[in-house]
Amino acid sequence: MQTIPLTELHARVKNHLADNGVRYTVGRQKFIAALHAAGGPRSATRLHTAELGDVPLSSLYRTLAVLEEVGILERSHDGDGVAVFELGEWLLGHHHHLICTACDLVFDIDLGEEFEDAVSDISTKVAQDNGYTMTGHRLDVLGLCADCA
Amino acid sequence: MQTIPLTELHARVKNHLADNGVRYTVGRQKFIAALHAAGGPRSATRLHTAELGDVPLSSLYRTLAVLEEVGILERSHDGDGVAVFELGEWLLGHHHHLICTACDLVFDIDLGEEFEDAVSDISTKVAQDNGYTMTGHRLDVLGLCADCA
DNA sequence: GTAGTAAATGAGAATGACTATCATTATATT
DNA sequence: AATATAATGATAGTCATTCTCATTTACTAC
Repeated sequence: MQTIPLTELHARVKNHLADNGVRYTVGRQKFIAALHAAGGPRSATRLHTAELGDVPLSSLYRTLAVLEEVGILERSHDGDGVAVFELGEWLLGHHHHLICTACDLVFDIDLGEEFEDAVSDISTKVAQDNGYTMTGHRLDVLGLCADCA
Repeated sequence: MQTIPLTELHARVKNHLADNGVRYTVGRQKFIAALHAAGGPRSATRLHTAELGDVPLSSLYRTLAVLEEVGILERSHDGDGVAVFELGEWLLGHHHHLICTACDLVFDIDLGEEFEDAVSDISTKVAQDNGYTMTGHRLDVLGLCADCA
């Protein structure tokens, strides 16, 4: 996975928020920096206890909602159904997840062009065969990480 | 997706529970029948309001937990993080999900041998490349169903 | 079949993630 | 600097889910 530099990330987020009439406040900047440093999907609780201890949970949840609303963040769910957030694909690049079934560690992965095309083609065809219009796909590879194996 | 006849399902569940020293009580039989009829993943709340209105929620949740514990059920989560359950793959066959992003309808799909092998191979390789031992994979095809398109 | 034992059930309270409300504060524009 | 609008923080509320415990049901041994 390529990593977008924090400075560029701030610039892109700021622009995008401006386009949507949303302010890029100090709190939101701190949040984006924390998520950038995290390097993977994070839950509100984890961000709160780890990186953003001084930010009230109500504010954190609102930040999450606002940034998801405009497309900066994408929400998914961990093995317990708890919401986790990461930067949108247009900021982070299209990728998939490698999930350790023992410790729940999630690792962002890039399939590479060949594999990505294959998965994309399969998804399109399968959707068509069932009368759906394909708009996206999500491949979770489940396994055991080096530590848990 | 092939559909296992209810009678055979009952027999297999009964056997499997017996192997695990768990009783196949009337309540559990009613639950299995309801889920079989449902034909897709269902949340506790939905099962409770739709098919199993007379079963107390506490009992329903316990049934869910017990059956998941022994591998009869598999848990996943809908777009809001609410837990949904369906019969395990060894009962239902390996399959993937076609998800309508508009109405959240989930459709079980079989990729077919060729596509299934391709996805499986890709998952194995990608896991290896990142130091994981692959144990499974999950492909969600996102799209719009015929009604929502 | 009955007694004894272990498991299953049901009602209700408790937990934890998340959302809504609203007064206060910060930010941008003139 | 003055005004208007959006953002924040504290708190209370909601909803899915789990826990507890007393009661009931189902196997097992006799």
